[in-house]
Amino acid sequence: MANYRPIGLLIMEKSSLVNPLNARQRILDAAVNVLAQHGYTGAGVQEIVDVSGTSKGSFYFHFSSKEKMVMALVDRMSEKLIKATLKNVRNEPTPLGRVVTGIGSLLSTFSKRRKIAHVLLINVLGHGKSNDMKFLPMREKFSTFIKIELDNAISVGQIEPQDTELIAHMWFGAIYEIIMRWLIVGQPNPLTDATNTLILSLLRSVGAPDQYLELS
Amino acid sequence: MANYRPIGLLIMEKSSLVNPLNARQRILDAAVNVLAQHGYTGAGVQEIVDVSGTSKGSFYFHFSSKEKMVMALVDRMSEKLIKATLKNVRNEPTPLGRVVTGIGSLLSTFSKRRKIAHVLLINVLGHGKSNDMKFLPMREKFSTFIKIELDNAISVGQIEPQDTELIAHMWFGAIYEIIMRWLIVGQPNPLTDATNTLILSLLRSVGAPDQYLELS
Amino acid sequence: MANYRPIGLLIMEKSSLVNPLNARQRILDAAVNVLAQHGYTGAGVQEIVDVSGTSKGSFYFHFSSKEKMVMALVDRMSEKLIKATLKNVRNEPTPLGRVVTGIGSLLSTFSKRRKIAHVLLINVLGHGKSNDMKFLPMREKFSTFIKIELDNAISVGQIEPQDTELIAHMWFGAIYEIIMRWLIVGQPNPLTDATNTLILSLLRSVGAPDQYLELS
Amino acid sequence: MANYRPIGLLIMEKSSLVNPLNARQRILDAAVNVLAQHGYTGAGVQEIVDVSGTSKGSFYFHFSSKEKMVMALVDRMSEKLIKATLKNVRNEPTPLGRVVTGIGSLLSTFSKRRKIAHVLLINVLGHGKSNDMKFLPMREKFSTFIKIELDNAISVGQIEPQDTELIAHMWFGAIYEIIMRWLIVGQPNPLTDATNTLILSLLRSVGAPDQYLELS
DNA sequence: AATGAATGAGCTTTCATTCAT
DNA sequence: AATGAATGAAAGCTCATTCAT
Repeated sequence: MANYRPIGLLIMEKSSLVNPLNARQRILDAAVNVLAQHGYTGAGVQEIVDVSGTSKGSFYFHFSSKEKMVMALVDRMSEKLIKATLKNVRNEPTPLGRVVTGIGSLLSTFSKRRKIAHVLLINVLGHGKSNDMKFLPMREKFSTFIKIELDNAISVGQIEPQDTELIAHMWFGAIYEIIMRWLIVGQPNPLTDATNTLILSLLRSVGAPDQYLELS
Repeated sequence: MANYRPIGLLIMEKSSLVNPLNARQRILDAAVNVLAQHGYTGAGVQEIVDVSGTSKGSFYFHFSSKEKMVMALVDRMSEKLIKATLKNVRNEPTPLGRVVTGIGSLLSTFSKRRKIAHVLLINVLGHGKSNDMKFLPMREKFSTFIKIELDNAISVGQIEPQDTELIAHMWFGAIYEIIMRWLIVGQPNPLTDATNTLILSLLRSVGAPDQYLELS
Repeated sequence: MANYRPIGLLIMEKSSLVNPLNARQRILDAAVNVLAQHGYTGAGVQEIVDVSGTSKGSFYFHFSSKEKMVMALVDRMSEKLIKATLKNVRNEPTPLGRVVTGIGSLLSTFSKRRKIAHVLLINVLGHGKSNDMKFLPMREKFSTFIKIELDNAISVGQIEPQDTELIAHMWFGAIYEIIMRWLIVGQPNPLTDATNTLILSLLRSVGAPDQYLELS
Repeated sequence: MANYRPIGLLIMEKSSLVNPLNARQRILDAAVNVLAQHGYTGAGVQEIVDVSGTSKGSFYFHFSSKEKMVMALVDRMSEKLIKATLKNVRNEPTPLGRVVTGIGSLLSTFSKRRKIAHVLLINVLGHGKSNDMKFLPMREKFSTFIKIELDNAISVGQIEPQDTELIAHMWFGAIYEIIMRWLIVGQPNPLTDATNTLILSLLRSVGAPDQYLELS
């Protein structure tokens, strides 16, 4: 029960006082915190259930294993993140406009939710015995989003033809690294201070026209 | 003792008959292989000493902990790597020429030494209970190298003044991501296929003059 | 609810629509199958209620513990078995005739109901923390039946006086072992192939007269 | 360390006082006691190492799993038992003489070592999720010994030809049951009181000649 | 310097049982 | 009567570290 703080406690009905949210949700919520603090290996099931105010039995009733639970968590978080990003991007008329807005949205979201960034980007990489990317759906999704818009930008003549796949990964890597540094060494603070330089540089890297650079 | 096979055993001096290399070295050598295969958490001290042909006692005689041993290994490897890179770069007359050569050298080295890339870039991230950068000296060293040369490029007028610290990290991130994909997904194969696009894009991102871009 | 399929659902009375058999019965039926397949320790309450189409709550409403449930099951099964055996034996005029028929009946029944044999003879032996005979009422009942008829055989002069208690247990052990081998090794197949040799040997072991041996 | 009692303590050297026997041996010794008391499932690794005065780490250093440890124990015990039995039997000139002596030897040994009988005959049957005979090497070995000597008895004309395989299993079952009853209900006491009746009955069951019966 | 048996806290996972509904 | 989410003690097993030799 330790440090679990339900929101809107006052307006809940009597029977909900003990278990304001269902156990599954509370476990996932607790897991974000514990994973952000200790990483995949360091996050013990015991600590997660202690923080969530549930029990090991409940944990394994709702999830078939610790790994599956983290996968569910990462999936949920990255899906939300991508959805929110795509929503913000919807009204932009041009491909480059959409990438730029998308990147800004990503930085802004992470800036507000440090722990989520931690879990999605750091803790679950290279855990345990496997080195695959099963915990990194966001990596693929965001890179693909960038690639598609760069391809569109080529189609509509915003930029010249080039290897968009490789460049999309470079862009993702550049963004990722900036977020990582913010997570680990705390700079820049706030993270969003990096937005302008980051976007300007990325646009230049694909030879976006000066006029576009000025507008952004 | 399993698969450790000293060469040229017969011509070694008496004291070396049992242990042709000193134990410390053999442990570090074995650790590269085991870490590359299983990651930090997955690499057991037992397996490392088995592969090295030494013993647990020897391991803890030479290193105070598994963590310290990996730090020593990563330090040694990243130092060698940076030294080799800087050496290749020495004869380049211009700052941008030096970064370009440095990046090419890095990709070329990793391309030939996959295991080293694994250990330096993947396995030691997000391991265990700590989330700091103690295992990533290369990150800092290579980013600093980039920053210094970008600053030099500004001084000599190759590029306009800009936030070189942030951009150096972006560059590192972009390079890192390309190497990571190569390690995990296997593309591009060989890794060095990415060199030209990568360098061209990076140079463009800092507004390097067209004439320089053509020359490279 | 998985694979439970009531037959003749449509003609059942109203109160039976949901649960064509009462839950207690369905749990016992499911338990036979699960115990035969996985043994006492391996048979989880969860699996039993899944197969029975009931619930944990129902299970513990009808039985105070898993152990008690298995005892009830074994009691029911062994009682039925003994009753069926005694019924088959009723018309035999001589004591030895009755034992012989009883043994034949037992082998024949088990041969047709492998699962019951499994539960009654194997799964409940040496389980968990207890080593007593609480799960083996059949052992006692069948041995007693043998002993009584051997005593009768002595009374009527079919065989010489001897330690019928010990011999009854020997007979039971011999029969039990043959059934066990059939269950585990699958031989003889069918089990009833063993009947003649088994009975002949047992009769000889108490010195039954040749004339009787020939008749049987 | 609990109830471990080394023998011959007084003549041991100083350094042996703490660990009079090696850990592997002490674990096996402790396991006999714990298995005899609680059965396979009920015997926890923790309890075994507590009783043995060792540790879980030591347990898993010497045995790769609890199952393997019990297999090693059962193998060792049954091998010793069979060896001792065969040795006692060596001087008997006739096949039937050898079986009779062997059975007597078995009963006599078990009579003196109740716990070994428990482990070999009861505790490891039907454990866990498997129903195979991996823990019952003695069953096979002793049955085979009986079969071979019965075959020999037929060869030398001591008994008539008959299904020795089936009969060997019957004999084993009869003997097993008598020992089981002694283990569980404590009768007959001592176990060896059963020897004469048991052997006489078994010999009769294969039609051994009266003269032989008298001699035994 | 080197050995490897020994340690024990820690891990993930299971499961008979309980209880609010 | 019935449900099934919740419980928590206990299970088998791992592994970095220690230490007598």
